[in-house]
Amino acid sequence: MNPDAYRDAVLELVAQIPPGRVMSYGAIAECLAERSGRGSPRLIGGIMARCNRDVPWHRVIRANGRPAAGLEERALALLRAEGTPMLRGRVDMRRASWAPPPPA
DNA sequence: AGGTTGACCGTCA
DNA sequence: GTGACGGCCAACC
Repeated sequence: MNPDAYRDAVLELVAQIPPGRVMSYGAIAECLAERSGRGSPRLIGGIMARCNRDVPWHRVIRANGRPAAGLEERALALLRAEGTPMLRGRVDMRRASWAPPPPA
């Protein structure tokens, strides 16, 4: 899988995250690692940082339940607006964490 | 070509 | 709860 396709796969996956749910960078990395052999949270972060497209970027947050560094304000507003489960000012990962449906 | 940086993560103290 | 370290992989000097 070439890097281009990988980037697309990441964006595609992000686009599938339903409102009110989130995915951590690491979760995305692991999920794609299974199919592409590649994956690291940093890589996802890098891709997201450069590819500002029509994707719900705010649904991709850190593993500790806080939104991406520097985007906390904007992301938090969007997350709150779509009813993402929060807990003590952070996203409640236990409830909000989402994973793609298994391939049929 | 080599070093640094980044929308990061898990582990250990 | 916090802080330090190593690992990660592409982009960017």
